[in-house]
This record gives sequence, C-alpha cells and structure tokens, in this order.
Amino acid sequence: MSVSAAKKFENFSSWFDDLILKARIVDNRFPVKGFLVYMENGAYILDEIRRLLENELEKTGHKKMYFPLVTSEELFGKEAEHIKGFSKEVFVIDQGPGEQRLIIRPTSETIMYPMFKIWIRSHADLPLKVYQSVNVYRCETKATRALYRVREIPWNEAHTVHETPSDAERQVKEAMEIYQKVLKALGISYLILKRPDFDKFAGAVYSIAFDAWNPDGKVNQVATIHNLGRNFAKAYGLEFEKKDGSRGIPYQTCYGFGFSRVLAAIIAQHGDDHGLVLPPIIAPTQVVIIPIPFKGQEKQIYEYAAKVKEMLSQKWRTVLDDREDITPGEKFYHWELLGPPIRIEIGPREVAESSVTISRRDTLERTKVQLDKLTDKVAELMDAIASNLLERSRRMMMSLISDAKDIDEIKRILKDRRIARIEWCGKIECAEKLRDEVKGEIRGERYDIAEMPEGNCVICGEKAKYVVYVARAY
RNA sequence: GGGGCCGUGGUCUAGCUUGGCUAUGAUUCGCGGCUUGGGCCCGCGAGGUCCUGGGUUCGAAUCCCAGCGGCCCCA
Repeated sequence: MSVSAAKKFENFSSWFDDLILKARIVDNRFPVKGFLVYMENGAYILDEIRRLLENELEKTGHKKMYFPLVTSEELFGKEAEHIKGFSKEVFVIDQGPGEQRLIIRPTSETIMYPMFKIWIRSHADLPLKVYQSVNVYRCETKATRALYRVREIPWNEAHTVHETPSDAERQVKEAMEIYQKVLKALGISYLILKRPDFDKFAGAVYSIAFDAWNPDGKVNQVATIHNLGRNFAKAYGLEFEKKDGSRGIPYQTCYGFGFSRVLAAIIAQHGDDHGLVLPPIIAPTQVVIIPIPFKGQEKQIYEYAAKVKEMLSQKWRTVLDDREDITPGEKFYHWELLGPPIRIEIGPREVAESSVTISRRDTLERTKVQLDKLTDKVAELMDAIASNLLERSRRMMMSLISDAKDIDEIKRILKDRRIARIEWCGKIECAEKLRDEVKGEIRGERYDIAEMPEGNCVICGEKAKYVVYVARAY
C-alpha cells in the first residue's frame, strides 16, 4: 500500500535538489545566491496555490491592491522593533534620482501603513482588509536553500485595520481558517503554533505560525499571522473617529503565506522515490495517457487513446503522450517523476475490451475500468487521492511528534529528525539553554487547541506553564 | 559569526594525492533503423571558459591565494 520513500528520508537534501530540477519545478543554477528560476511546472503550481488563496481572501472581503516595491529609509525606520528586526537583511538601492536611499520591501507594513493613514478617517472606513501577492526581498545571511530559504520570496501578505482589539482577535481567527482551508486542499500537514515572545514578528504583540513537517525534521514555516495591536498604528499615526465622536487608534493584524515554502511542502510531504506526487487541484497535468502500441495495431491504439483524451479533457488537464521514439516503460518513469495523480494505459487489450487501465500516482495501484464508467471513476479517484495524501501526511506528522521528559530525550528525538513536545516554564534562559544543548528551538505552543502542562519545566524543573514543540527549522 | 567539504559537456562522473598523450565513462541531445504491458538494442553524429581571476612552473583540471556558488557541521 504505502510507496517507498527511503531516499527521501535518508538523504532529503539530494533527493529534493535532484527532484526539483528534473521535474522542472525550479532551476537553482542562476548565479546569484538565493534567487531561483521557476520553470513551467513550478510556476504553474505557484500560480494555482496563489489562485486558491486569493479566492479565499476575496470570499472573506479582502481587497486586492498592489503597493510599491520600495520604501524610504524614513518610513522604514518608524517602528523601532520592526527596523531592529529587519535592518540587517534588507536590500538597499543607493543609486538613482534624488538623494534618498530606497529600501526594497522585506514585507510591506512600512509601505502600506502610510497610505492607511490617508485612507482611514472614521469607523465607517473600518475594517480595512487588503492583500497583495508579490515578491518580497530579504538578504539572507545564512545559507540559502531552494524554495525554503530564498532572498526573493513569492508570497501573499494581507493587512487589516480594526476598531477594537476583539475585532483584531477575530481577524486572526479568520486568517487562521483561510490558511487552514488552503493547506487542507493541498494535503499539507502542519502545527499551528503561537511563537514564544522572543521569536515573534518584529513589531507584533504576538505571532502564530504554521510549521509544516519536513522529512529531514526541520520544520518549514509556511505561513504566519501577527496581531500587531496598536504598535504600528501609533508609529504611523493611524487614527479614526469613533461613533461617539471621540478619536481612537485602531488595531491591526497582518498575515503572510509563503508560496515557495508551500510548494516545497507539497513536494517534500507527498513526494516519493519515484518523484513528485501532486494533489489533483494544483497538478499541471492531472491525467496522462500512455499508449502501448503493438506492431500492426498502432492505428487503433492511437485512435482509441485520442478518444479517451477527448473525453477526459472536458474536465481534467489531460496529456496524451504519443511520442513514438520512447518506450512505454520510459514514459512511466518520466511521468512518475512529474507527478500527475492519474495515469491511463491503453494497449491492445484495452482496445479489444473497451476499457482502460488506470494507475494512481499516490499508491501506484492499477485498476481496470470500462470506458463508459471512466469519467465517474476518474472523478472518484481524484477525490480519493486528495484525501489519501492529506491522511497520509497527517499520520506522518503525528508519528514524528514525541513527548520528551528531559534534555537527553529531546536530543535523541531531534537527532532522529523528529519533533519533541515538552513542558516549559516560559523563561527565556531555559529556552536558550535548550537551544544551546539540543540544536533545536522552541517553536511555540499549539494555538488551535489548548494543551495544558501537568508537570515541571524539562529544563529547570520549576512548574511548567506551557506545552511547547521543539524542532530544528529552516 | 566559526569550522570543514566540494565545483570537470545539459546531467552524473573518472582524472587531482605524486603537474606532462587528443580530459574518462555513462547518461542526455540530433539523425537513421529495430522495438514497445516498467528505463530494450544497433549505427552515425553533437556537446567542454575543467567555476572565475591571479600566482608558482618550461608546462596547471591537478599546487598556492582571492572571489563567486553549493553542501555539511558548530554557535
């Protein structure tokens, strides 16, 4: 039943690097560190992920806008914590008209909020909910990694402004539901964690993050949601007139969804040693048809295959691989690498009995189906594949998490490329000691469900306040 | 931030320790043939700034230095 992915777990880096190039996702050979070329399959999937997310944002009343790529040093410097957090990793344009240097957005708070100040006059202008899907730029000093840690980051960022703290709180929940929906559609599993204070977004009151599991045990932060309180509103002078005529400072949230990291998660969580395994909803090719011509019967076989393609193209992105210089076996390997969810094989036998052989990519199981049942069967299989991927990924994530009672146990779990769940007192000294000793960090406590500590901090032994997850991270 | 390893046709790779022949092999690509239920086979052909720059040397893919890029470990 389960398909082997030995190499993926044994040597994730080379499995991944090899696969993304061969499957034409990205070419990492562009000679500037941290910048990638998205080839046709990577670009296609990225666009589909974007479409899924933007649909959800539109449904919940977010407005799409496009803001400038640059901010000024003056605007960038307004929120003290924010500048502290990002100043070391921004790209700066120091040539051009005028005398002021320009900063390329590492995220767009400092670009959007001066405009929010102009737009917002009264409570009638609130809530304000805007988003954009653009690239942001961060001059990573650490080693970059294709799709996981890049300097040109394709993402979606949404920014909202509200009258009251509880409105902002509700918005955080809405954002969480949107991201959950999209990630579920992609079959990705993750932990929703409230980051410890020392790890929150620069300028936020608190941050929550979606950490997707990865075969090498380093969690992959695919999305974050920040409650900004009034920190930025004060820095950028946002004000509004309340219903009672008095003036107030609004509350803000912002949240970001990293397309390239989500793409990495799709590849890493679902892929196996044959190649990509793509969820139907984003697969560039959903059905591939492989004819198996035999001498003397080529014509009937190709005609039959063309007819099947015609049928399925009504509903699915279907490719008929009718190249004549390559053997069917070679095509099987080729398409398994590219990951379409369903493959259809058509040879003399199928023609003779008006059937097709269907092979599903997730389990590599084959079944035969009569032509008149094909449309229904494909639809049914697509659903089955999507839910199997989600289920399989969830099971894997659960199996990666273990409770640890002391530092040695955490060490052992992380060394095993897994995720440790521990009880923690909340003191930063303990977090630092932990980080120094176990080569992993406290990623935070569950946000979507409440987990109550029952014992003592695994580091200092004092009464624990939180149940937190410890992992290595990208 | 500190340390280590690595860079050879599109891809993977031999050669480097101990400098010296036309840079090895596979794969890929193009043409032709034969095949076709999991990478078949045969023939012909194509493809190289040996990462870049500098140095040592009669001579550098090979030794030295710097840069760029990648991987791993530590903080």
